[in-house]
Amino acid sequence: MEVDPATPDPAAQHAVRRLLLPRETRMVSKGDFERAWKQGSRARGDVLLVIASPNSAGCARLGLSIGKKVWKDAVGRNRVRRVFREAFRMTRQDLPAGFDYILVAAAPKLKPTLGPTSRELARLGPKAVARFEKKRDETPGPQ
RNA sequence: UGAGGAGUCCAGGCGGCCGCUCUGCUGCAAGGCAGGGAGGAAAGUCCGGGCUCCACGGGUCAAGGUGGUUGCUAACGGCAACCGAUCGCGAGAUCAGGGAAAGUGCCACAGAAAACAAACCGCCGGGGCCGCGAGGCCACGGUAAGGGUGAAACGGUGCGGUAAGAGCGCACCGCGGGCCUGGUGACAGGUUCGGCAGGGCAAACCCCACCUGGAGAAAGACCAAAUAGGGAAGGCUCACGGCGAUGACCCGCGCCAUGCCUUCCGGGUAGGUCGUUCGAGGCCGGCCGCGAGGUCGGUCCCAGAGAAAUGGUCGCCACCCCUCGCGGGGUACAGAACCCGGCUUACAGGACUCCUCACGCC
RNA sequence: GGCCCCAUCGUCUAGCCCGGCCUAGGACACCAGGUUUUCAUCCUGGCGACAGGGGUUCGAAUCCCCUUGGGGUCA
Repeated sequence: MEVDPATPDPAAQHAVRRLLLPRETRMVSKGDFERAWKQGSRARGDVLLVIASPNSAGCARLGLSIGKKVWKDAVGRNRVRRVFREAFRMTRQDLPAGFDYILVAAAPKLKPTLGPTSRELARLGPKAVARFEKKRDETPGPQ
């Protein structure tokens, strides 16, 4: 479960360091989500609940979970999901690599804006990772 | 000018920067370039089809749906035109709009009576009794005009008629049957006969006519780790029977428990690929049809994701609201998940066409 | 994405199939009053609902249609 420094970030390979969000930086499989929900560490803010869980991809990956309790109609959920996605795109370079981040809306009827969401993600992401490292140090499992 | 009716359409526009996804081209690769990228309802899932799998030989009976006529359509519970009823001065609108003389059932309360008809208060006749009298009482008979009840009481109004009345007679209206005419038809018009045939409810059971096999893309097809080990086919043995088929049953049909022998290797989870977007397709024009629509020619390729793209941000303009102004705020309902034809529901604001009524002027 | 159910006082329910006797019944809860020295128990009374909108019918909680809100199920 260690982050392999030999595995480069796909997005970081660009000649110009633009803020891309290719497919490799998103959580895809059902198993990854279940592991994160089960073992990940959480950090909660005003608009976001961040769940961090280590992965073997060597980069920071995004997972979104916008339930029907946030907005009952699909338009409202899409709005929340897109703002979260954009915030992750802008902030991804500053987050610890080698972790999956599931973003959950912190409150129902949420109307997020890009700036505060990005700032909160930049604060909560490292916090959740730090919590995970602490938990792993305290209970050294077989791994 | 004002008030209103019907229908069709749009769903803010342009630009900069940063992203996502699909297709094509290019490149050893990283990548680059070009093009496409939510809706009229994508929604509810109320109908109808395509498509896929299962069942598929016949019969009987269910169950469900539809309900004026003629058309349109792949089909429909949709649409068009027409007919009828009701509403509106009108343009028009609404209608699950077959059958109650096949049968069953229900019609609370009130009322004499709620459906083979009968008669509470009455009205009338002659008779008997009482009373000086006006009149009252009793039984019998005639009657259903009037009263009252109700949502609904065995045609309505008027005149004649009568003891009082009554389609008893007459006129008009309504109704029913026959015939004629027009129409493909629903039906309409005319004519003649009948004095009235005897309430409502079938979105109560039901009858009639017509329609419907079951499931649904999580349908289904293919590739295929790890792990676990098994499965399939044929033959023999054997009978009372049992089992199976997507509404039920019957006939017909198919299969076989157990044991033994022989032959073969397949099934399938995680995951992946296909199904998956060229289609009852869009646009333009000609012709046919009152119309829904049909047909011919040209032209275009116009979302295809998959923990799920179609976005974020900034500027200018347009419209609306607040404000003296500077300025500020707002721009609906709503997000594809196999596709299509409809219906229904939600919706800021706006554009266009046709029509009706009232008033004024020429 | 598909399919299938449900909705009645604050809560659990009866009535719906077969419409009227429904001003919708019962239990628990709540509020008064009584009993008791007080509390509990018990007795009496009260408050309180047909999810919303149309239609059929003389009449709808009940029949039909639409909407809304819950729930189940299929990988």
